[in-house]
Amino acid sequence: MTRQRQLIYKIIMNTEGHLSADEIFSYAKAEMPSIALGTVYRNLRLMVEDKEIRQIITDYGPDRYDRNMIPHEHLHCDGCGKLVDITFGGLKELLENKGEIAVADYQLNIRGLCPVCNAKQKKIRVQ
Amino acid sequence: MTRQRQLIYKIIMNTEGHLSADEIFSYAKAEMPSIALGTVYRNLRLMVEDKEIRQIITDYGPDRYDRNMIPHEHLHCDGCGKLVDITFGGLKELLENKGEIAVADYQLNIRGLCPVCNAKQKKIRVQ
DNA sequence: TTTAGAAATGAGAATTATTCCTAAATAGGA
DNA sequence: TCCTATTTAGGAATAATTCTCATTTCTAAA
Repeated sequence: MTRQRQLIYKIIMNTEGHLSADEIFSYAKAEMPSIALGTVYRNLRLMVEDKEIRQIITDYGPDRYDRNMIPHEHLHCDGCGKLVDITFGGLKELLENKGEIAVADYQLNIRGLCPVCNAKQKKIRVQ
Repeated sequence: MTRQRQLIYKIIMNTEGHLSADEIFSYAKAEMPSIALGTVYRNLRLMVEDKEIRQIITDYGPDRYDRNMIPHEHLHCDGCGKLVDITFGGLKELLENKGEIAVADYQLNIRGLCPVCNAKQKKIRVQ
């Protein structure tokens, strides 16, 4: 546990959203100007391996890192553009039973409308 | 519809598995040595946009391209290392109902054991 | 404390995957 | 056939990430 790693960990834990390596690097540099981007990447990888944080791969930019280790899904909203957490329990068990497979981990990325934008859309349709 | 695009399309349609852009480029080059990698990438993007083929993003290498447009999931097997198709119908509707969202598209990547390796594993445990 | 060895860092080069640029080639309709 | 808009080949550029390695920092034994 180096000062660098502590700082990176703290930044992720104090942030609600989903940070990219570069964003984490920027925040870290503000507190420790000497920190290197490679150090951020290396520690992020180690933290993901140690299951301290979660890595979110997307099809529209850099990977993002999430403090929330509870299995959950990610929705990239076409309405507001945000990357939104969707909690949807029991998916692992559902997959294992239906697919006759063993699930070590999974990642579900949805593109569509988040609850807020979806509600707005329905309203518009009804009007 | 250029000769290049026809060739790329044919390669994907004649292949069961999941090809990377580079693999497609290799196969295409065998038939048309002058073809360029950029042409492969451009046409793959266009085909994905036109929903002729499906793009699979993964966390362990380049994107892969799949002729199978029926919604299905991908399992990266820890046992045999293969990228396996898992058919698991009705997930879109399940997500929309439970999450109060609109699903335009989704991608579910599972890491674990495929049906074959999972069956083997169970056998070992029982013995 | 020193000090030896191990581990981690900083800085930047290297790699990987992909997209962009541009002059030349080509498709396909008149 | 001719014209023009589109596409291509080839290579440069970009973005994200990993690697390399000399230097620094940590650890724990002397």
